[in-house]
Amino acid sequence: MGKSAKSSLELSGTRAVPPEGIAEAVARFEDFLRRRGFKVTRTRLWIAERVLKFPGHFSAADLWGALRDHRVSMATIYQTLELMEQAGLLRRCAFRGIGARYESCLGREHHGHLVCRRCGNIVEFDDGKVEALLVKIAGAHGFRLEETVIQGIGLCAECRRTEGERWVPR
Amino acid sequence: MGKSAKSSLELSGTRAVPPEGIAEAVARFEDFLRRRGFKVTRTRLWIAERVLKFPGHFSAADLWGALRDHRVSMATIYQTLELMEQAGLLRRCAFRGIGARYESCLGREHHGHLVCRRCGNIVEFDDGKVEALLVKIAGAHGFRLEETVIQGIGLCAECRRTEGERWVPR
DNA sequence: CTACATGCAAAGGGTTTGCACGGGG
DNA sequence: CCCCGTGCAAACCCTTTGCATGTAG
Repeated sequence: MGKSAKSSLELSGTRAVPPEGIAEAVARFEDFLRRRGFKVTRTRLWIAERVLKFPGHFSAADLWGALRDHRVSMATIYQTLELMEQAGLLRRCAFRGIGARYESCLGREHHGHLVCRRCGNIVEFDDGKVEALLVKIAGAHGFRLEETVIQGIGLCAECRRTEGERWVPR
Repeated sequence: MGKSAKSSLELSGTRAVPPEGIAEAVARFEDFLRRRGFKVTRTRLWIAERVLKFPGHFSAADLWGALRDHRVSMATIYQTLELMEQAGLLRRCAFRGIGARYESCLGREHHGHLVCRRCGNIVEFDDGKVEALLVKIAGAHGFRLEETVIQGIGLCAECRRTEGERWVPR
């Protein structure tokens, strides 16, 4: 599942971000780096720019592949993804069975994911109300909420029909 | 963080399950195994019983440690955890940074987790309303919802005060 | 008796680290 | 110039797999 689904993580509701949006976000990233005392390197900017161009979810390996002309190492990829996450430009999502996936925060309000456990596809949904509830709950527990993970695991419409053949291919 | 937090995954809202509840659940597991054509082995019953005794979250390694007298292998642990999950007696939870954690479904209605990204502690909260919303959303997308993941990541009350020392210890 | 379950050890995949070189401030 | 950032490869952790033996049905 993991392997074949890797490149088929299609989403509903993804949208490309216009170039000016990307440029602005990269500038924000530079800003973040300087303010934190990190160096602004060409590698980091390559990565940031490429990350922001992904319309949907991507893996570290996807990003590495998309940057192969620049011969960026995985170590650097992961380090920079972490920085971008701290800068608030990126979200990391963990889905069952597959490795971490990332998504740019650009042009994406908070949303949840419906993950099909059979075909691996991910459908995004608007979760304004869900998140509002979470904020209230977190507050009641003295928690400062920084990030929410809202997922529904199950079968997508398509897989519901062809289901029952096997539950896990082992 | 992972290592030192591993044994401090204390929860609010955990509760031990009375023996009769455990016995009944083990019986349900046996039933599940037979109906699916799996064999009812003593190893599987040891594991099931021990799993159901955990009051909170535990890792595969925790379970292995708790069963060391029985010399159960990790391979079997993982296989049986998967079976228990299919039997609906167990939930697997993925939290950022640490490996998978499991929790028995016994005596636990659906709930969400507030995870402190600093100390690793997990606070459970009742998420009846959140889940109801998710069910509606999933339905609207043609999804059959089988499981929900509802997490808030942030700082717990305690860490909010002592925060700002380091954001990541590396 | 037969096929599935088990323990052991070894492999696997994604992520992180150690090291010496290169480049930003 | 000095130190951080980088690529490379090796290490790492958790989880899964292959194989010979054990055991439920």
